[in-house]
Amino acid sequence: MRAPAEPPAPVSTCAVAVDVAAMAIEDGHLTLLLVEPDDTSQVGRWSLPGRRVRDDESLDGTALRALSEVVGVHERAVLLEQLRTYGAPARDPRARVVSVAYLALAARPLSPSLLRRTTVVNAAEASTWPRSRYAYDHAAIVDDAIERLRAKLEYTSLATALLEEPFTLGELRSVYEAVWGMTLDPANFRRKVVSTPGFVQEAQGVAPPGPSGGRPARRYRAGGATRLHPAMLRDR
Amino acid sequence: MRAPAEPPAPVSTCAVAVDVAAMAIEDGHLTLLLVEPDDTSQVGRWSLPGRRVRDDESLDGTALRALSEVVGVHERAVLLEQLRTYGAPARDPRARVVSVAYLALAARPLSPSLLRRTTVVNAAEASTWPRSRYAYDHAAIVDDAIERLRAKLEYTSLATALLEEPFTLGELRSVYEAVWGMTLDPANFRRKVVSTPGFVQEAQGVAPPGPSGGRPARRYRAGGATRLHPAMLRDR
DNA sequence: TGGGTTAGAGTCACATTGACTAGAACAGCA
DNA sequence: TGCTGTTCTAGTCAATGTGACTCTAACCCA
Repeated sequence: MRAPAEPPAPVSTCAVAVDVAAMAIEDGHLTLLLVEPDDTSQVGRWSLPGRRVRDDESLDGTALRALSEVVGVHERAVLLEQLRTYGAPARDPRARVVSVAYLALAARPLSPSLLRRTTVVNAAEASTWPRSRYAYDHAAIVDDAIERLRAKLEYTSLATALLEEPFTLGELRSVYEAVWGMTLDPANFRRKVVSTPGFVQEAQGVAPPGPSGGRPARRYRAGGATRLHPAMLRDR
Repeated sequence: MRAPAEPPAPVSTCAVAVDVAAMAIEDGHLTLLLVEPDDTSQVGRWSLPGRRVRDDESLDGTALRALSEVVGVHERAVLLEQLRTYGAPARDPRARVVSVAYLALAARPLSPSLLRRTTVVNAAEASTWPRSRYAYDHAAIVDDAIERLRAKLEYTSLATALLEEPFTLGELRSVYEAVWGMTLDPANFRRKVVSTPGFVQEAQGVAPPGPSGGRPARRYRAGGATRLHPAMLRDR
């Protein structure tokens, strides 16, 4: 298409922010951290923790700051990954804000900060909420974050980021079950994981059984691979 | 990690831009469109076509404008998809610019505009260039764009966006071969494509053979599916 | 000691895949 | 017209991967 003759449009600078969808596994469920926005036009709604990008700060740095200011997780146990960028002109009623959304995966349950009104909710339930319970377009960001995580569990080793090392294959399986919302056959799961090169490697010792008993499980830690070949495909 | 006490840092607004990696198939090769930047600090380098985001413009809108101003492709034959956002503080020496990169897939070979110095290059070769041949961090964007396209060909129907409809399965196969840089068995490729629900649907008539002869091929068009189940996996 | 539970190894039928063969339907040429 | 070369399309077959399942090991608790 030929470029039409355009009127001279003003090119302004817009605010750039980072919003973080922080997720973790807790009691066999995928959980999501939400905060109460300090924007008075958004009372009664929940939002993702977010911060404006500072002058000499990388986007990853802003994401880490947004996360560490609101949640008491240890930095090393969190994997940050850029999700996508949301920039609809009217997504923030106050001003034009372009927001780079991040996915943050914590190895331990999320412990909300006391400095701010926060809540940790079941992610699967949160994605069924009416959009009006979210501030701005954060309902869409939450949906995209969950969908991205579900998809990436198939062909990357992202699931190991949701566990502390060392872990058992039963714990790794429970991550998949929590994120995908389905049960998986333990024996077949084990066969696939150990036969996928670089997914996990054996660690020392065994883990004691849970309160319901059972044989002690071998310990594993993440292998070097980030992409899985073959992938851990779920069929629908 | 606890948030450390931070000095009051100035929160400025930064410029937001969109850069587009426009790709197409030409003579069995994946090609990429590059332009000469008008930034005098970047002489002798190539960059992706980009534009600043305007006040009341969506990011997708900016991407479409960046593309249509520089290339003579018909708007309807281009698929735009957000790639990721690049925001390192010093990525542009003139000012802080956060750039949202887009992938643009054209169904027809790219025809550079006469309004600006542009070039169409072999994408596989372009990813081997020294980074100094690119302006800013555009070498990284090009790498990411090609890698994303290669990956998405596996589990989405994106390949059909690189073809005009109707197309033959031989043409579809040549898209995969061009992007992946490998040859595929025609019979096995056909079996996988037609057995993947929603990938393609039969169209009317047949396509005449090429100059080297051969049996006429059935025509197909894209099916409704965007995600492929099962995926078109390549093994390495 | 026995029943319940989880880990881990193994079996078997079935589906998918890669490599390959073969025929169909064209072009070009002698 | 016959021959060769090409591409498309349909098969075959062996190897591999997968889902469902069984079985044993090793723990818990009562």
